[in-house]
Amino acid sequence: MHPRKVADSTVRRLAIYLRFLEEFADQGADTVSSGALAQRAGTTSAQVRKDLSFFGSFGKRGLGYDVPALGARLRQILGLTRRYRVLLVGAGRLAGALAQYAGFAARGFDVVAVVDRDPAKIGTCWGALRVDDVDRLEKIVVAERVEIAILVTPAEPAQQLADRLVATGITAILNFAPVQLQVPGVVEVKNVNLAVELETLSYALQHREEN
Amino acid sequence: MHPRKVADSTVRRLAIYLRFLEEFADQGADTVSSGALAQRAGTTSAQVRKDLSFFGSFGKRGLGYDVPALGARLRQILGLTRRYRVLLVGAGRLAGALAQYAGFAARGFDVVAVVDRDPAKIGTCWGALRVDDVDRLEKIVVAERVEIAILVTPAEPAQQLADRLVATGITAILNFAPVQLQVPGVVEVKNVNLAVELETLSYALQHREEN
DNA sequence: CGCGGCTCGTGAAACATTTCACAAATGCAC
DNA sequence: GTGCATTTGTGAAATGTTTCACGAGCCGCG
Repeated sequence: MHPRKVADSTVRRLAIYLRFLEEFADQGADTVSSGALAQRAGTTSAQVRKDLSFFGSFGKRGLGYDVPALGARLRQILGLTRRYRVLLVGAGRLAGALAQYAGFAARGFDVVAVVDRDPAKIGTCWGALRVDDVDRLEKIVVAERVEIAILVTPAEPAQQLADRLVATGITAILNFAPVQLQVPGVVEVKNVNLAVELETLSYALQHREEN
Repeated sequence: MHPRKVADSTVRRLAIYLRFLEEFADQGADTVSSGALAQRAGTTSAQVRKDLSFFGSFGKRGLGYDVPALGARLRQILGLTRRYRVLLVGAGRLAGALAQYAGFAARGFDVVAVVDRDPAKIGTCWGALRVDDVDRLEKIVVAERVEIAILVTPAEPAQQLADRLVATGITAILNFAPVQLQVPGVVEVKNVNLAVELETLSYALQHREEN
């Protein structure tokens, strides 16, 4: 049911399909074809069917997929049938945006704590959250039963903070710092680098204009 | 010199190499080997050499690469020898974080205007910027000579805003809205979906625990 | 019931990317 | 100058991903 190795690109698409399935469900549709999903997600019907086929066969030939059933199955595959407790490391503007981002909570990711090094930020409140001292990071991870850390700091302190997070037993990090974190193999790291996205746009513009 | 088609994954790595080259330059290193770059970037020396080989041969056998020269060459390849004028569409918290993000300005991306639909936000100031009415979007694009738009809105208005941006002649969009934008082929779109990143982490956790 | 129009599931083919492996250069020591 | 330790650049092989093509199943209709 869960194959050994599924490509990251496939998993990302599954998450996208889920988003559009929920949209279809809101519109009252009860079945959807691979072609319809593909069009919304910007891919092909064959790709949709192949992606799903890694995990089983959920459709009815001639009909398509049952919208609520496939949605439930995708949530199960992606591990979204439960909620996760998330710690924000860094209390800058981006952290603030993430803390309030409804898209996280809607998907089961609850920000339960925020830490920072800056005394001017420590003690300030963000909605129901209070920014805590980064010195208390280890205690907070344990007390709040944190499962996922989001690293939203400058490059310099990122590796050391990652080491401390790993030492507490955290095994999932979403890293916004522009460094390649060195962590043990059991720890899952996803990197997001916003500047790189703009730079690839710049490359595309540059290259198109030269043709 | 600029080959027909270079993989997106290669371009992203070039941007990452550039970041570490600048770090090496700050430390006063004047040459760097593919292996040293690879270690920092989390890849292999062969990958680094292959990536660079698409654009020419910049190294000296036995020695490595000249740090400032390779940096300059990467900036040229990525189109970062000039500055870009960027418009933020949407004035939420994420937009605020992006507007202030030093990493953009450092790379040549200047946010020159912000628009929103919410009357409560229009007229408020963000540093030197004043939030403008989205109704004036077309005028602003022309007056400010905007080249890149960053779409930071909910899903619903995103497609319509993209249509308006495309109509003004904008050919590069960084899209944070969770929709697949339909645009003409000449328009470059990069999608960033923060919830999807967390969901792929969730998948990894889920899957690991089942093994 | 049998037929026709859909749509899925999936092996095989096509295509893309990464890794390998090694010749060719380079600098340094002596 | 010669030999040695390095490190690049690059075809070829290996691996990974997407697309194709088609058999098989399902529904509705007469």
